[in-house]
Amino acid sequence: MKYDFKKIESKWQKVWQNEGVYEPNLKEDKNSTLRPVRPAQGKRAQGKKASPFYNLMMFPYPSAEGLHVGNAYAFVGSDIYGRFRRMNCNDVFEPIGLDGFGIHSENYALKIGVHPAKQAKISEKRFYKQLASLGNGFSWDEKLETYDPAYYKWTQWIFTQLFKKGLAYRKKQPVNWCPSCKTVLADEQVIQKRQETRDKRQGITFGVCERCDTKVIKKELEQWFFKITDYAEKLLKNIDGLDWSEKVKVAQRNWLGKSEGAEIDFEIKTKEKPNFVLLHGYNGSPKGNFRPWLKKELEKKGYKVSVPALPNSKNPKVAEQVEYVLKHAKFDKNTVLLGHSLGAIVALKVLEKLKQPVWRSVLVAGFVENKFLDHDRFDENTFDWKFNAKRIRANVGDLHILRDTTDEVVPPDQAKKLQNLFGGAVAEFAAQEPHMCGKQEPEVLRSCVDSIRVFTTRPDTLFGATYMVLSPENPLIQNLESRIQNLVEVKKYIKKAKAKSEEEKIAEGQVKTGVELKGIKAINPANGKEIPIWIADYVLTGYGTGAIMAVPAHDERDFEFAKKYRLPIINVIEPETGKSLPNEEYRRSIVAIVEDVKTGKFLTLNWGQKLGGTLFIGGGIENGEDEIKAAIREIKEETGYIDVKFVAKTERMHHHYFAFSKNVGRNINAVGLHFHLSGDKKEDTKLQEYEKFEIEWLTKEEILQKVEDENHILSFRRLILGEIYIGSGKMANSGKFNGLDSETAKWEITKFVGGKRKTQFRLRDWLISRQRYWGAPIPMVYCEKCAASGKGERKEMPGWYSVPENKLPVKLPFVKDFRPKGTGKSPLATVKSFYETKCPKCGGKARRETDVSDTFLDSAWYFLRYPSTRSARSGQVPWDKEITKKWLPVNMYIGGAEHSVLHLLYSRFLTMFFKDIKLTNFDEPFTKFRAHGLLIKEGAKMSKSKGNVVNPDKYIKNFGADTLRMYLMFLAPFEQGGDFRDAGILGIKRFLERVWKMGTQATFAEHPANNRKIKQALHATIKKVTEDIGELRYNTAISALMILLNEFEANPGNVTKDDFENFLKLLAPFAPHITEELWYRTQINADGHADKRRYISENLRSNQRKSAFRSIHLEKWPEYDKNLAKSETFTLVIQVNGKVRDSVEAPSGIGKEEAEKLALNSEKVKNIIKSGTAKKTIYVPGRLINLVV
RNA sequence: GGGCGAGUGGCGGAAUUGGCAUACGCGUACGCUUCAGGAGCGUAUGGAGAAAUCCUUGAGGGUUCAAAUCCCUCCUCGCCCACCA
Repeated sequence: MKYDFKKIESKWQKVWQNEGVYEPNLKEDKNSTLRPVRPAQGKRAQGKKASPFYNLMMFPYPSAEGLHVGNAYAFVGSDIYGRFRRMNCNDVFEPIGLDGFGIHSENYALKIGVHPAKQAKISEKRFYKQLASLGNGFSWDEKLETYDPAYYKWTQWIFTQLFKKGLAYRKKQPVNWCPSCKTVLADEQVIQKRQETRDKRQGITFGVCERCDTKVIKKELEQWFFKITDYAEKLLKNIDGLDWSEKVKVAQRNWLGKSEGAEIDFEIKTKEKPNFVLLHGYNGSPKGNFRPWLKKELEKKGYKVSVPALPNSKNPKVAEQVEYVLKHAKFDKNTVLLGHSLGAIVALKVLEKLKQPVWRSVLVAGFVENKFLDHDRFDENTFDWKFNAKRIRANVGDLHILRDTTDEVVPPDQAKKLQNLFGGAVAEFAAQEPHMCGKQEPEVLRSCVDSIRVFTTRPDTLFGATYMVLSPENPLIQNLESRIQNLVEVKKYIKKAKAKSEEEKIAEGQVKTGVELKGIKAINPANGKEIPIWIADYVLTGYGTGAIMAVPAHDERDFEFAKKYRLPIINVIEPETGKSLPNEEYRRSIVAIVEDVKTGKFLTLNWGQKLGGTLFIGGGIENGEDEIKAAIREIKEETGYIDVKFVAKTERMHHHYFAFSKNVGRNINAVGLHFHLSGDKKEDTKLQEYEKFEIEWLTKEEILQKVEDENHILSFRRLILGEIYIGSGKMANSGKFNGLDSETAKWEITKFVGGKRKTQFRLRDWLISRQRYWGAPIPMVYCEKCAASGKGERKEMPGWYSVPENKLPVKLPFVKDFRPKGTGKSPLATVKSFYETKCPKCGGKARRETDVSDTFLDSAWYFLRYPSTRSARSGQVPWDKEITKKWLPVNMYIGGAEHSVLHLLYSRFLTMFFKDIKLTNFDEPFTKFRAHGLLIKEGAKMSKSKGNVVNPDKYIKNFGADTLRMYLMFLAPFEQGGDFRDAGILGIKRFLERVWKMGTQATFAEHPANNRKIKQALHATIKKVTEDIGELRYNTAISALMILLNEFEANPGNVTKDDFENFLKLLAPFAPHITEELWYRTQINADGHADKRRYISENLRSNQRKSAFRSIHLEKWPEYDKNLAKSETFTLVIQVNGKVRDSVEAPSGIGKEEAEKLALNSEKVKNIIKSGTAKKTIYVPGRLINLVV
C-alpha cells in the first residue's frame, strides 16, 4: 500500500482538532476520552493526574509574506518537546497567537499599500492555516492576537497600573529617530554597524534602525518611559537561578551592566571668588530653615556670606525689605544672590535696583504671582507684583530657578513663568521637605557652588585624575556659560557634537575630539590641585553623571585623549604580581629589554623550561647604582654587549616569584628598562656555573608567545607596545595612601574626599512612545486646566490622568491615511475625534496622548493571557487568577536568540511588577528557556531582500509535513540552527517510506527465536532518544531511530509487534501523522475489529466522543530497561603503545586479567610484542586495553 | 576593541567524565531490479599505498600509556555588544 501522506495528514489533523487531543484541562471542568488524563493503559498513569506543563514558543509577527520555513523550524522544534512531555504524563498547553501590532506589521502594510487593519485579517487567516498544516499540537481554542481590542485593553491597563505606581513617566530627552520609519527608537532598537574600510582596526560605527536599516539621527522629544531601572538589581540577581542557556544569561547580565564604584564631587573654581547674599522668606529669619547650614557649608569652602535679617518678616512689605538689603549687603560682579520663597521676590526687586549685574542669582521655590496652593498669603500691601523684567534680566547674571516637585505652597507653573520673564534654567527635583524647607537641601548648595559630580569605578586612581570631561549635553555647561572664556568655540563644538551627522561621525571614526572650557578649573578633592575641564563626546550623557574624572595613566580612553591634547599623565598604581612572601625584604631590581633597531628583534635568554623559560635580562641593583647603570652592568655580565643606549623605563613594579637559578623565593621591586643596541661589540662574560642559558633574538610576536613571566611581559607591554596599566596593584603618588593595596584604597579614598559608594547600571529606562499608527494607544489624558493648578493623578506629573479601567480600551480609530508624518507626532494627532476628550477629574476639555506604545509592550505579557483568553472572566480581568496559578510560570520557553535581551528582559520586568502589585505570585515568567538556532539557506541568512526565503508550503505539498518536520530537525542540533538545502530531504522521505512499509506489510513474529539483540537495540534507542529530546538534540535522536529501523530490517523474523509499537511511540513526536496512522492500524488488527475504522470517522461527524481508539500522542512514553539496553558482548580494542592493533569480541564485564590474556593471544599483538609481556597495562572496562612495552 | 561560540570527509553533521575519529543522512561510483519515475534494492566510499602499513579533526607546541576532547600561542569564521568611566 502506498504511503499517501496527503490523505493521512489531513485526516488526522481533523481528528485531532475535533477530538480536542491537544486541548489541556485549563480548569478542572473539561472532559474527553482522548484527554491526557488517561484512564487505562500504562500503570503509572493510572489514577494519577497529569501535571500541567506550559510549553511555549515565541509567537510570530505575521508581517511577512506568509509563514517562513524559519518559523516552521522553530515551531516544530518546540512542538516535539511538547509532544514528548505530553507522552511523559504531562497535560501540555501549547498555545499559538500572533504578534501583529507594531512597526513590523505597519511597515509591511505600507509597503504593499494595504491598510494594516485589513492586512492583519488577511495575514491572520493565512498564518493560522499554514501553522495548522505543520501538524503541531497547538491548543487552538486559546488563540490571541495583540491587535485584538480584547487583548490590548489589558496592554493599556498595564500601562495605567505602571503609571499609578510611578513607574511610567514623561521626560524630554534626545532620542533616536529613524527618518524612514519616522518614529523614535529605543536605544536597544538601534543597531551599531561598522563602516567598511580598508583599515579594519579603525572602529568606525554608526547606528541604524533595527527594522529598516536607515541611519538613525538624534531628536529631542518628550516621551513616555517605564522605569525598568528600578528593577535592575532584581533582574540581575534572579538570573543566577534560571534554567536558561548560559549565552542568554550572559547577554542579559551584560545588558544590565552593573558596576560598583563611587560618586565624587569636584568643586569648580573660577578666577574670581564669589561672595554670597542669602535672603530668607516670609516669616523667616537668618536662623530659619536651611540657611545656617548653607552658610556654614559656604564658609567652610572659604566664601564670604551675608544673611541679612529682613525686617517685618511676619508682615512683610517688600519695598522695606529691599531697602534693608541694599543697605546691609554689598553687591558686586562676583555676588551670588539667593532668595528663598518670598526672599526670591525680594531678590528680584533688589536686582531691579542694582547698578551692575551680579554673577549669579538663585531663586529657591520662588514665584511671580500672588497665587498659592494653600491660601492667599499676601495682601496688596506686600508689594505691587510688577517687575521690570528688562532691568532684572540685565542684572540677574546666571539665573537658577529651583522648583520642588513636591511643593505644597507654590503652584507648579510659577517656575516656568519666572523663566519666561527672566530667562535662566529651571531645575526640578524633590526637596527634602516640601517647599524646600528642609534643614539641609544639598541641591541648593549645588546650585550655589558649582561642582562636577562624577561616577567612577576606580576611586583608587583619584590622585591620578589630571583633568575632567563633561559630555556635550551636560547641563552644567549652560550654568557656567558666563565664566567660559572661549564660549564661542565651546558652543560650536556642542552644536557639532549634538547634531553630528552620521557622515561626520564616520569621517572622524573613533578618534576622540574635545575642547577645553577656558576660564574655569576643577579642584581634585584628593590633593587640592587645579585641573582643567574639557568637554568631549567620548563621555556619554546617559550613563553615570555625564561627567568623568580622567585618569590617563590607568584608563585607555583617557590615555588616548591625553596624548592627543598633551594633558599630564600621573601614574598612581604600581603593578603587583605573584604572591608576596611575608618575611622577605624587597630587593631592587631591573628588567632590561634590549632592542636591535636594525632587525627589530629583542635580546632574550632561554633558560630552559625548568629554569623559568625565556626571559629578558634581569638582576639586582647594587649599592651606589641607579637603575640604568645596574641594567647596563647586567647586560654586559650576562651577554657581553656593551654598546647599548637607554631609551625609557617603567614605573616601579612589585613582583613576587621563585628564582629558579638560585632556588629561592623573592620579593622584588623591579623597573623595566628599554635599550637600543647601538653596536655589535661584545666583551667576555663571566658567567657562573648555574647560569646556563642560550641567547636568542626574538621578534615581537615570538616574545608574546614565549615569555611567560608576568613582570617581564608587563615591562614589554609598557615599553614596547606602549600599553598602560589598567589593573590593580599598590598605590603610589597618592599621599598618605601610598603603598596601600589599590582595592582597599578605593573605599578609603572615597571616604577621604567625602564621596559615596554607588552602584551604577548600564540599563536605561524603557522608552515606550512611538509616533506611529498601528499600535496600542497610550491610555493617558492631559488636562491643561488641572496642570495649571498643579492637580494631577500623580503629584509629580500635573495634568496627567490615566484612562479609568471602565473606559478601556482606548480603541485605535480607523485612520485612512495612517502613514507616519515625520513631525514627531503620531498620525493620531491629526484625528480630532480621537484626541479631543474630557478630563477624567474636572470634566473639562482635555487631550488624549496620541502616541502609541512600543510593540515590545504587547509581547511582554502575552504568556500570561494565553491560558485565560477564553475564560469566562476574560473581559473583566487580564488573566484568571486560578488558571494562572495552575499554569504559570511557563515551564519551557523556546524562541529566537535575537530576543534574548529585550523581550525577555521586558517580560521579566513586568512579571516582577505584577508580583509586587499582587497580581501574581511568581517573580520569573520563564522557568526554562532555550534559544533555537538560525535556519539559513545555502550559507546565507534568509531575507526578503536576498529573495531566498523558503516557503514551507511547497515542501509540505511535495513531501508531507512529517518529512519536512523530520528533515528540519535532522539538519543539525536544534539550538545550533541549520542550513536548509533541498538535497537531503529524500533521505528522510526514504526513511518514512520504510517505516510505512514495515508498518503495513511486515508480519511480526509472536515468539521470535532470537529477540535479544532486537530488544537490546530497542532499549538502547529508547535511552538515547529520551535523553536527546530532553536536551533538544533532535538530530541525534532521529539518527538513533534510523539505526533502530536498520536493525529491524536486518532481522525481519525477530521483531515483535510490541517492538515496532515502541518504535512508533519514539518516532511519534517527530512524525505525528504517520505514526498515528500506523498506530491506528496496529490497534485495529490487534482485536480484529476491522470496522473500528469506520467507527471513528462516524464519530467525527456525530461528534460523539466514544471512540475506543486512543491517540498515540496520548500514549505513555516507553521506558527502557537498563539491563536490556546493555549488550552481552563488546568489542575489546587492543592497543600497543597507544596504537590500535586489533580488536576482539569479549563478554561484557570481563576484568583486567582476562582482557590482558585476550590481548596477548592476538596474533597481531604477538607479532609486535616479541617478549610476550607488557611493561604496563591500562584497561578501560568495556572499551579497550592498552599494552605499553 | 570587548564578550561568547565554532573550526572534523565532496556536503549536513556524530563522537567532549581523554579511550576504535568520521555514527546517521546526503552526494558519488559500480552492480541488480524495473517498458524508465528525480523510484527501489545491494556493495563501496577520509587520504596515500600493490601490500604490510603510514597519514588525517584550522596551524604550531605541550601534558598523557592514550588528545577532535585538557593546557599554551596563533589563524579563520559566526553571533552579540561596542567610547558604559
